[in-house]
Amino acid sequence: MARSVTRIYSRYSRAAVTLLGGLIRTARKERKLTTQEVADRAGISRGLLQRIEKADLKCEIGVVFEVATIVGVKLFDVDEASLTRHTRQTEDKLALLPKSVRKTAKVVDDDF
Amino acid sequence: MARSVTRIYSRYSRAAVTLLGGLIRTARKERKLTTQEVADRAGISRGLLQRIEKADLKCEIGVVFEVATIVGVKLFDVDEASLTRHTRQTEDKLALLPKSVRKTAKVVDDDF
DNA sequence: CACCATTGATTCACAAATAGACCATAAAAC
DNA sequence: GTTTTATGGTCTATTTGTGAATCAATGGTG
Repeated sequence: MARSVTRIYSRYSRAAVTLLGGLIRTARKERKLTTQEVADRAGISRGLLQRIEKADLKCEIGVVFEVATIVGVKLFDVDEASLTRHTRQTEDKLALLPKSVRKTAKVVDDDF
Repeated sequence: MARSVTRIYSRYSRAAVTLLGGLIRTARKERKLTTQEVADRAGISRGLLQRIEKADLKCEIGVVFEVATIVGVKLFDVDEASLTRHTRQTEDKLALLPKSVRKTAKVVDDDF
């Protein structure tokens, strides 16, 4: 089946998407771009852009980020170089962690 | 019609999703959570979680953010209060901007 | 070493996200 | 004021993202 309809979202997730949508809308207007222009540049429909700005949680993350990029909203508040650098650091960190998570691990164990 | 298949994504957007996926995977392992556990908590399938960690651009932003929240990855590097505060500031800013963007707007015009 | 939980990858069916068209309203520009 | 354009809805057709099931490979643990 596909997504069985009902998904639960935390307030935090909703707040983050709401902020992103607002930032996009603000940036778009500051740059004097119409919804149609931005939609065209992003290769999406005007309706989808409206939903993104309205903080619809079901939009593809790639499209939302692309629109943000087009209107000049920085993701993670950094430029591309920083994104790449941070990604490398994350990969290094990952390499040090065990490949699979073992549940049996008897916690550090405080019971005695 | 629906999305006519081919979407274009900038390197920046891809880099941002890649970083987010890596952060999620790292955070998940650091907290010793299996893919199945996180998937269950998020109400999604294990396969979808794998795609999120692998930086699939077509996942719903709400789900990606929710997973990030579950494993403890801060969006925009801030807590919920800051998200809300920032959102309010954005709304205030929006209120000052024109409701619709007019293309004919003859710039502020420096010619005299 | 062997055992088995975890991960990765694949396939399939279907509910749903999207494009595109439409219309009504609002608000800029004149 | 009038005109024009942007925006916000709604509706439908159709592609597609997702859940579920499965299997293989990996690697942690005892």
